[in-house]
Amino acid sequence: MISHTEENYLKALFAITWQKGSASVNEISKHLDIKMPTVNSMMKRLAEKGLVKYESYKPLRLTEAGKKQAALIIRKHRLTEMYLVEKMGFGWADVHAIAEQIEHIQSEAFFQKMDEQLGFPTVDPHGSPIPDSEGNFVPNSYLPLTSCEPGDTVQFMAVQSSSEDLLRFLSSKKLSLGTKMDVLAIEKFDHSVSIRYGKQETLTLSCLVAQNLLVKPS
Amino acid sequence: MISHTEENYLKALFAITWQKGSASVNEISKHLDIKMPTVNSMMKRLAEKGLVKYESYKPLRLTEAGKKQAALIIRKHRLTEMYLVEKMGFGWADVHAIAEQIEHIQSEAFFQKMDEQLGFPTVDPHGSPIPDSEGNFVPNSYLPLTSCEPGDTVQFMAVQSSSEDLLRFLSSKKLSLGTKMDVLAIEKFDHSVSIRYGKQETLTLSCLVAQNLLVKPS
DNA sequence: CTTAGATGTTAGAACGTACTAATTCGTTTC
DNA sequence: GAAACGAATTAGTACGTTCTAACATCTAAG
Repeated sequence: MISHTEENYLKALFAITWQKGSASVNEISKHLDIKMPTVNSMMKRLAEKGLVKYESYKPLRLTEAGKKQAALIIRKHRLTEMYLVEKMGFGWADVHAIAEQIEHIQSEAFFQKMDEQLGFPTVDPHGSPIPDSEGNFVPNSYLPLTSCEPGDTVQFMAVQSSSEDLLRFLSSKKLSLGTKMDVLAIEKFDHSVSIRYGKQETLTLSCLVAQNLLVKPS
Repeated sequence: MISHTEENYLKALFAITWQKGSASVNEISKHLDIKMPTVNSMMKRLAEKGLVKYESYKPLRLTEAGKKQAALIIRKHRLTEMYLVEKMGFGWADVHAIAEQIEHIQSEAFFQKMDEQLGFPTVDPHGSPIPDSEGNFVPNSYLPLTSCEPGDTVQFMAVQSSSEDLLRFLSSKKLSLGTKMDVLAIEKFDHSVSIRYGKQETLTLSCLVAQNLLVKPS
C-alpha cells in the first residue's frame, strides 16, 4: 500500500519530470519544502516499491508503475478541482489547497461519482488535462501568449502555473478560460504583451503573466 | 494543532461517553481496535492539550474544549454523509467509510459550502442530529421500536446503529426514514416486532433490528 | 587539472503512532 | 482479608517521516 506522504513525492516527481524533463533530489526538496536527506531516503523507499528508478548521483525517474500511480493521483486532484468549481461554487483560485487533501481519499466510488456528475471532463478549471482512469495523459499543445505575434487572434485555453495570486489577478481582470483576445503589441524592451478582449478592454500583461497564459489560434 | 489521529480518539471518546455515560481506556481500545497502552498514552497527550481530563484509574472525560472539538468533527462527518447521499447519489449504507476520511479535511469553507448547498440540514441520512457550527448538539428523543405497543402508529425517524448490514437490510425491505408503520404485534417470546407499512407490506423484525429503529408517535 | 561550490548521501536523532511484555491497581468472590 | 481476574499503566521496541551535521561526489571556472 502507498501512503499519503508517498503519494505526494510521486506527484512532485511526476510534475518536475513533466516540466523539466528530469528530476533531481534537490528539485523535489524545493518543490515539497522538505530537506534533501529526507527526499533521498524516500526515493530509495519508492525504488524498493518499484515506483522509482534510483541510482546514486543519477537523475531520478519514475517506473511505468510509478508514472501510472502519479497520473491517477493527479487525476483525482483535477477531478476534485473541477467538482469544487462546477458543483460547489468555489472560485478557481480557491480550490488547490482543498484538492491537495481530497486527492488522497481512498474510494474509487467517490471519484467515479464526481467524474459522472461532471460528465467525464477532460480538463480541470485551469485548463490542465485530466488523465483517464488508466492514468493516460493527453497533453495539450497550447502555446504561451509570449510566443504570439502582434495581430494574432487567440483564445485563452489554460494557465501554466496555478499560483493563487495569478489566478486572482486574472479573475479581477475578467480574464477567464475561453476568452478570445487580440494581440496588439509585444514590447521588445520587457516582453510585456498588450491585448484587447471582451467588451473592448485593453490590458498590458507583464512578461511573467503572459508566459503563464496558454493560448491557441482562433 | 490537532492531528487526524487525535481527532479519531476524541470522536471515539465522545461517542462512547454519549452511549454509556462514561468512557474507559478499554472501551476506546475496542472501539478503535487499538491496543490499550496506545490509547492510554494518547489520553495523556490529549490531557496535556487540554482536551481530556485524565486521572489514573479513573473514568475518562472530555473537557469542554474537547467536547466542542469532537462535536465539530461529528458535524463534519454528518454533513459529509448528507452531502454524499443528497448531492452525489450514494446510498445511506455506502457513505460512512468515505465520510470517515473527509471529516478530517482542513477547510472551513469546504464544509460551509456543503452546509449551504444542503440548506443547513439538522439531521444526517441516518436521522442522527448534526451539531451546529459552534459544536452544540440537539439530541433527538425518539424511542426504539421495541418500546411501542401493538396498535401504535409510528414514524421511522432514525437508526440507532449505522451498521452497513442493518442499513442494507432496511433498504431491501423499502424501510426508509419517514416511513409510517403500524405496530401489529410484539412477541412475548423473542421480542420480535411485526409491522405494517407502505403499500400494506407486513414484516416481522427481530428484536435486534427493532431496537435499532428509532421512531416517534404519528 | 585542480578546486570551490552545488548537489547527493550517510549517520544519528527526534517525534508521532503503534506494538508486546511485564507490572500495578481495583474489584469481586470466596 | 486474600486470591483471582480484568483493567490500567509502565517500560521498551518498531516504523514512518522528518531533521541536522558530516562526508562524498559532481561540475564548472580558472
